[in-house]
Amino acid sequence: MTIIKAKDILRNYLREKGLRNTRQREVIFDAFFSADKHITVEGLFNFIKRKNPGIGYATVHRNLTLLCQSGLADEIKIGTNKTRYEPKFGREHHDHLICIKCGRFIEVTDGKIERLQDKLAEANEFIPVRHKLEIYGICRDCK
Amino acid sequence: MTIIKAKDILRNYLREKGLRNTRQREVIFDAFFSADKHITVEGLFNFIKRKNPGIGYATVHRNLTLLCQSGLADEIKIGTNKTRYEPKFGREHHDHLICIKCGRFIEVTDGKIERLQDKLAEANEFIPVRHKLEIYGICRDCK
DNA sequence: GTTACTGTTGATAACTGTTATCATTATCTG
DNA sequence: CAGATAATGATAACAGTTATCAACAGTAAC
Repeated sequence: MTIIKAKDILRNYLREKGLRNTRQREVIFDAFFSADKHITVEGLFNFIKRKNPGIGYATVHRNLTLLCQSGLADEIKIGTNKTRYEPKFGREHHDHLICIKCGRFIEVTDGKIERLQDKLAEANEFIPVRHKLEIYGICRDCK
Repeated sequence: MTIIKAKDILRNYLREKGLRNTRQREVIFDAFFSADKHITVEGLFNFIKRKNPGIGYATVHRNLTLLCQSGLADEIKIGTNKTRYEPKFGREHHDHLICIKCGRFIEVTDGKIERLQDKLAEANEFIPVRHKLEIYGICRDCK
């Protein structure tokens, strides 16, 4: 999915919900999709401030929440650290390997694990909706 | 493992680290292992206060941290909610199914998933240390 | 374009959970 | 028992998030 397409999704979402497409939303949207993955509100706020000093922290936060609601971003909450946000583009779900030395995130997927998770849930008469798998350890560069 | 045994482990840990075995520690220890699993600091604090009104919140918090360090408890951090603590007794690692309606925690283990996780890490030249798997969904009683 | 409606913004206060501070008290060792 | 120092309890500080609210701005109807 391209960024253009993602923007359409957002516009549709806004229209559907009776929300407005403001200048700030456009700025935040563009910045979010060009900035680092796994960025924090603070990180994105600082990134945007360089070219748009007038923008408010709360506005960045609110719009990241909005992007999550529209399905274009995901929240990643690790421990009690700051929440991070990653662009989604309707991509496949993925999990994370998290380096406990450098903090790096590695995205991974494993269909077998996913299927076993569903089985595990089923065995407990539990309807799985979403899941979170985080493997903490030492990444290649930190060995 | 019995609670008596767990108490021995704590005593040994304290001795090793040059820490002291206070009246409050005993109270918190006993309360923690007789209270609900997956309890919060606040929950345990309130539980203890009934019979020991003099005890401080910070003391409960500090000693739960201590129990984690000694290997007798585990922290469970879900989203940005309050940290919960569960007794460990050197038990096998387990994951959680978490009901998004009633908040119930169901403990589960799956050796196959664990092994696949290790493989997945290995495939990324990553040394796994610990992991967290949480499956959110609807439990039997909330269907 | 103008108007009216109401969603949005930006600055900041409030809030929540966690952690630090520090004077006082209690434990442990010799 | 005495000295050293860890622990306690009350509360302040802190961090991240969310709420508040007056001013502003997008949208749709005319």
